[in-house]
Amino acid sequence: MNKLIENDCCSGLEGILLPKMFKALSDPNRVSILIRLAECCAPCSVSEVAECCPVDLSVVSRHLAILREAGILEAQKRGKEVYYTVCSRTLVNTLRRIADALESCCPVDADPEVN
Amino acid sequence: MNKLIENDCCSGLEGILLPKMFKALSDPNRVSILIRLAECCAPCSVSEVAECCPVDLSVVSRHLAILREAGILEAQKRGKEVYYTVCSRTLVNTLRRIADALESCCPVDADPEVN
DNA sequence: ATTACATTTGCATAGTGGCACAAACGAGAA
DNA sequence: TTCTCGTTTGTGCCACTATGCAAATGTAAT
Repeated sequence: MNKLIENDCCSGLEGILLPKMFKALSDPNRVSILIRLAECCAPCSVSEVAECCPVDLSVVSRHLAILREAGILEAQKRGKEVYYTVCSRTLVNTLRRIADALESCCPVDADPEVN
Repeated sequence: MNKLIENDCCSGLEGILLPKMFKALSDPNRVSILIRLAECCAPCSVSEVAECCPVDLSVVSRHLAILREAGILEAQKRGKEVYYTVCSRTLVNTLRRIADALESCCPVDADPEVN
């Protein structure tokens, strides 16, 4: 309880560093799904996405829903199928904003040998 | 099973999109801890960090270990105390690399109305 | 209407995660 | 050494999560 300056430089970090988004990406299968969709570069149906992980189709469906609710994917129904797409703009902007905030806050990695 | 081009544009996405890092940030208390350390801009002891969340000190200690093992924090023992610092450079670089890879892969948000 | 197919949802189960409390560990001070 | 303080670790509990399977829902074609 000496310094604890509580710098406000990382303005808004609380607003962007949302656990919900990270929780969505904390599962290996969900990450595989995201990579699959990113590499595909086009909307993919649930069945197509499911090829990337060794779990039941229903599980993939649930994972897709979690990613969608986290704002990482977008769903679009077309006929019998549901096509999922990566919300890349949102995702990229969020990651960059977090990086910027962290960088402005801890400029030079808060050199461990400061004092 | 028509196109599924499996573009390799997001080169190395599998290498950087590691669930371990996201898992570490998937808990609200751990995010609070990270923000606390980022705002502090200087090494903080476990007890100092613990002021930011309403859980037992032992729990904070475990959270710090998880963040450290994920490469997000760095620990440095000094006397009786252990001081934690944000590995901001690593973290920032990782976030930017993910953003870059995603962007190069899905340039214009993979416009949902393509075909 | 009936059928076929794609996806979602209900349910049960096994595994994981966060938590508090207590005990152990480690390092400096008396 | 003994004491004290800061941190870590062991343990048990409760909640949540991922999973598979089966049933339900929805949609297009016959």
